[in-house]
Amino acid sequence: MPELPEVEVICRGLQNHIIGRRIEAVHCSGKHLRSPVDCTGLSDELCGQSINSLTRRAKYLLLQFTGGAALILHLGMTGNMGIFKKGSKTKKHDHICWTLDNNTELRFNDTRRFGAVHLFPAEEASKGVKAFFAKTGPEPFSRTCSTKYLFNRAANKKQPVKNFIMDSHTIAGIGNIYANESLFRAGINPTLPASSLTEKEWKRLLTVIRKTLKHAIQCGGSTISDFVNASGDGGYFQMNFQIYGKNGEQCRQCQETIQKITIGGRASFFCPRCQNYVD
DNA sequence: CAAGTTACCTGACGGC
DNA sequence: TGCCGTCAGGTAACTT
Repeated sequence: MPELPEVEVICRGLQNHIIGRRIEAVHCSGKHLRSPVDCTGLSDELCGQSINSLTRRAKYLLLQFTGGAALILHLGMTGNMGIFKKGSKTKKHDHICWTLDNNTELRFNDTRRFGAVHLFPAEEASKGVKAFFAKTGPEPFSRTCSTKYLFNRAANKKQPVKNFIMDSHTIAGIGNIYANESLFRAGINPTLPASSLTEKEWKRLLTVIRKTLKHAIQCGGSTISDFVNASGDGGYFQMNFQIYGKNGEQCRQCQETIQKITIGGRASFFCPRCQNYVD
């Protein structure tokens, strides 16, 4: 489900509901996510603490608590976070539930359990969080993420440009949907070696990535199967997909038939004309 | 070291 | 109806 725009939408949607709230209790399903969940640790560290901030970094959510502890959450492929009335009916695959001090509950739901939760106790939180993101690439909207940075980093990389921009160590937050969409909108073939793009092309691609992500955030993200924000509403950026999932359909720009191929094991869509496919 | 492959998990869908 | 294979928004640990 969640790439940068979806995580950003969840983050913004939750902020008003949880910032300043105190954790009263933590309950877990007992099932492991990508790794086992330390429910006792979560409970011991967080109960009685209030939430100071909720921010997004890459596709992660970062919660910081008054006592200094921090929590990093990843939503995997199918994860979501929502606010519910205390004691209301839970859903299948609710795995972690934080009871808040205003008769509500923050719940983490994740069907496929590819999500993750990392707890950083107060003493080691700032160091731990820093180390956690040490290898994470820059945010696409940051100044660090410049045309020059991408161009230089792509030098000598034979890897397809699509994989290159989906690598979180290179640039944060771009997953399969927005990689496909951005490359189409920039008129760049996804299979091209990253090193083959000119500086001018990197400039165009970066501009388009930013524009696409921003637009998607404004649309409330993309809802493919069941993505909903904190209020339970789906996003509608999927209405704006130009290329993702459109194999066999006509290109919106030139009427050529959109092709589907596999790059790096992931479904990839492109227009052979607009994206100048070179075999 | 870079790049490709596999594993983690559930559910939806199409073919038979 | 149901069984089976395939595929799905991500990431990291493997292998080559």
